[in-house]
This record gives sequence, C-alpha cells and structure tokens, in this order.
Amino acid sequence: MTVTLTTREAIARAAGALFEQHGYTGTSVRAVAAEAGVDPALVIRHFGSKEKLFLDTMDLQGHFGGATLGPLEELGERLVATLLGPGRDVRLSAYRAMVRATDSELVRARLLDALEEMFVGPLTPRLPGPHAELRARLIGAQVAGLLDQMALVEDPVLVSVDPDLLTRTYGAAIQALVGVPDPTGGPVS
Amino acid sequence: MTVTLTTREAIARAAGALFEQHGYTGTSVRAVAAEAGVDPALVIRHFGSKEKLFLDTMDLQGHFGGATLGPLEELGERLVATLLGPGRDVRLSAYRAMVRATDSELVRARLLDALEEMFVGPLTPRLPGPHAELRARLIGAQVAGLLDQMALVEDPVLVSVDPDLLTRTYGAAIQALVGVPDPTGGPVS
DNA sequence: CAGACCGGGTCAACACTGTGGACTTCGCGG
DNA sequence: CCGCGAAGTCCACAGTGTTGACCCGGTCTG
Repeated sequence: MTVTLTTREAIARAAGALFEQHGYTGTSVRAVAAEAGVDPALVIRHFGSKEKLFLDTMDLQGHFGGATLGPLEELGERLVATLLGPGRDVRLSAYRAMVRATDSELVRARLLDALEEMFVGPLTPRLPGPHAELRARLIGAQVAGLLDQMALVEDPVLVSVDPDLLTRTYGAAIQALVGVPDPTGGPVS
Repeated sequence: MTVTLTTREAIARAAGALFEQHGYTGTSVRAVAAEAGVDPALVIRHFGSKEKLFLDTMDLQGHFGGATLGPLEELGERLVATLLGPGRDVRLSAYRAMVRATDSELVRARLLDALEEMFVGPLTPRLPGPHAELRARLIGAQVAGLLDQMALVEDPVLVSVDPDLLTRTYGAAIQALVGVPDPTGGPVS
C-alpha cells in the first residue's frame, strides 16, 4: 500500500500497464504521461528515452525462477508447467511486448541476458552428455517457441488446450534435449 | 529480365527490400516511395495502407515446402536442415520482420495461416499416435523457437554453431514430437 | 467529334509521434 | 538571504501514416 507515489514511480507504473496492454509501438510517451498525470517531456527527462523507459519498466527476470533447479527427470514438464502456471498472462504479455520491440538492440541484449540467466547459466553445468551449453540454449529456444505461438501468434488451439496435456506433450520434447529419460514415458505414450 | 517495371511493381520491390532490411517500423512509407522514385501518397493509393503493403510484400509461404513430405524417421533433422539451408538469410529476415509486426492482427493471422499450411496441414494426417494435430502445432512451435533465437534475439552461439551439430541436436528434439524414433540415436548420442 | 468517365499521379495538409531546449518554480545548504 | 540544482512546464522541431482536392491522359459513349 504505497500511500504516496513519487512521479517517477507513477510514470513507471503507468508505462508498465500500457506497455503490457498495447505493446511498445502501441503506447505513446504522451499516453504514458497522460495516464500518470504528467507532462510528456517529463517522462523523457526522467528515463532518457522511450526505449529506456520500456527497459526499466518491463522485467522478464525471475519468471522461471526455481523451475531449472529440481530433478532433471521432470525438467521438461516442470518448465512448461511453470510457463502455464500462475502469472501466465503477465508472462505472456511481457514476452509479447519484449519480442515486438526487438528492433532495439538494447531489447535484444536484454532477451539474450534473460536466456543466459534463466537457462544457460543454471542448466549448462547440470546437463549430462556432450554439448551441454548448446542444449541448454536450445531448451531456451523451445520455451521461446511455445511462448511465441501462445503470446505472439495466439494460436487458438494452443491457448485453449488442456494445460496438463500440453505440459506432458511439450515437456517430453524438451526432455529429449535434457538427455535424462522421463519416467512417465515418451510424448506419444 | 524485366525491362520495364510498372510503378506498382517498383513500389513492391522497394518495399520488400526495405522491410527485410529495416523491419516494419524501421521503414517509412516515404522511404519506400523515395526508393521507388514515387510520391508517398501513391504507395498508399496503390496498397491501401502501410500494413497491407507489408503483407503484400512479405511472403513466408513455401519456405518449408518439401521438408514435411519425406520419411518420418528424419523429419526433425530435415526441418532444421531446411531452415539452415539455402536461403537461410532471406528466411530469417522475413520471419524477423513478420514477428516484429505482430501488433497487427492481419500479420498474426498470416503467421497462423503459415503455421497451418506448412505444419498442421501436411503433418497432422501423417503423425502416428494420439493428439497428432496438437503435436504438429508444437513442432511448428519448436521451429518458431529456433527461428526466434536466431533471427530475433540473434544468439551469437546459435548463429555461428556448426549447422550439422545443430541439425542433429535440435532435430532429435523435434523428433520426440514426431513419435517415430530417429535411427541415428538420441540428442546426446 | 464532344463529352463523360476513370485510373494513375501530384501536392498540401492533418493529426500524431519522440525528443530537445528554454524557461519557471521549488526546496535545501551555505 | 542567496544560490544552486532538481523537478516540472511549454513550445517547437522533424518525422510519421494517411487523406482530400486537384490534374492529366486515355477510352468508351452519345
């Protein structure tokens, strides 16, 4: 319960909401300013540019927090389950806004950082077998692919399919890159 | 060798080049007009809007033409190999431009169409086992994920890794969704 | 043949964008 | 009390997509 709100916070809050809702190009600096009850030039003065405002506002980190830590046998399923679990809409919105803004090199760098921090870092030392780092990156790619179809393309089949089925099916595909067999069987079991 | 070029063709050609090079928001209608030696208002008159010009110009279809047709045992590898094969840069550029423009509902619909035409349609009747359609869609998601990391995020490791290794490794992961074992062994063989 | 129509092309304008610079106002330390 | 820096305001600039009015050449019709 923040009773008072510094203008900077007010701007950041308004920006976060609008960016998630309408994307990067879809929200104007003037709209953010209006929502925060502030002069447009002021938001630039505080954050430097619309791009920096976007980066300061959106945050992907921590969205897959503990999912890479548990037993390797169910890593695939756990990743998908985390993706589809609580906060799913926020995750999808954030990813959508970020990817659509990849014109910006800073945004690309941020996404790459997120990949390193969420997948490559935690997973590379844990994966058995050769090319562990490459496989960690490709696991990230698989997760990105699912996010893609759900958040960007909005495939109606995927967004409405039974989450458990999706978790088992796609989880098994991810498991193929983990290199540790899933005790529950293959994707077509 | 087209000796003469209708203005409409000239505009489309200029637009295609600029969109691939600088993306949707990165290229202005005025820039396209200048490149085509034409008045900005004319390109709108011919194509209706910048959005429609983009859609008329970019084309994803046929990029995975025959890859879904061969034997199922090597489908995964064949998909990745096709992706990385001749025309790779064009494919990546087109995908990049399309995804970054998914603000537009028309662009989303087009991407969804491409998914249906390139994966769901050809693959669903061929995949053995249950949930064939879902698995076909998820194969599309996997391909999209790889495209993502290469074209959008531009992961330097993935773009420079040995294509054969990438083909084998990621191909095996896709193969897990095909449901037919790859005779060459698993991803960590 | 005159006149109407019509598609292709030009020009100026609109409302909007992100951003920079000049200016005022306010709170605090010397 | 003075001054100084931060916070906030206002206006202007260059650029965006798009529109409407206009023109001009050819073709079909009366």
